[in-house]
Amino acid sequence: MDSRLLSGTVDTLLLEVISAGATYGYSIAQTVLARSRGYFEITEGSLYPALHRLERQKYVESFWKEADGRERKYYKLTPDGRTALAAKKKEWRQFATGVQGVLGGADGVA
Amino acid sequence: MDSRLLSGTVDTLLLEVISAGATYGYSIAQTVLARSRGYFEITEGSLYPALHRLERQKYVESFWKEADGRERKYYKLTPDGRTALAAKKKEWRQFATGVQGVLGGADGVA
DNA sequence: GATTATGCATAACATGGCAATGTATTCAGG
DNA sequence: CCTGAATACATTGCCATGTTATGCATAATC
Repeated sequence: MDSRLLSGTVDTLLLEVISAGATYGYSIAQTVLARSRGYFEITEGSLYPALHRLERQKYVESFWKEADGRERKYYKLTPDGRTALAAKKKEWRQFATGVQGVLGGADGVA
Repeated sequence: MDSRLLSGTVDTLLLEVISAGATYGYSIAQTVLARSRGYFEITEGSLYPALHRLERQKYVESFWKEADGRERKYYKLTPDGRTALAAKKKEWRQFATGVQGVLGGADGVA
């Protein structure tokens, strides 16, 4: 896949996964991979910076927690994050509709 | 709109517009704007570099031509460009499906 | 005559995904 | 037991690409 396509979408995907309940980086990447049918391999180099970014923006909060004999850094959505996710999902739909309009046909309606 | 979303999609949009017949930069941008219902404002800073990029990749060929008392630089698709466009459109569909899979629901099928 | 639209182009800047690297633990196989 | 793979977090440097700003030129509009 052309990695450029993911630009600007990763944050939305991460927020969406986290919105289902507190979870941690590695698991988030696995979930995204599975739900995209193996299509989106979010590597560490984009995963962790993205999570830190979301935390700086106060869209998520992190806390270390032990589970299965392992220390993991969990992330949970903040109210701001929930608002941002809704906005981003809406933006995605508009974006996809726009692309569809250009690619789909001359009249803008696929 | 979050400009990051467009990253990696601009080339595809330009190729699609050019695929309908030789046309020039300014007009391409207007067409994309219209077909996306005013959503995608491809500014000069991304438009012209993108066109030059596509030409370097041999996806389009350019030629100056006078029309309406104006010199314009026209671009037309090459056979390679047509192949690339088809691949990019397919990639876009897979990408959109992937995002839908993550955003749409837990089972990956929206 | 000034502003807007048309038309091409480039430079500096910021963003963000990727590969590579580093560290550490757990678990399965030989 | 020991080696490798999977799990888990993190950072650095690279690179591609979109944006803003700037520059130049002509045509149309007010």
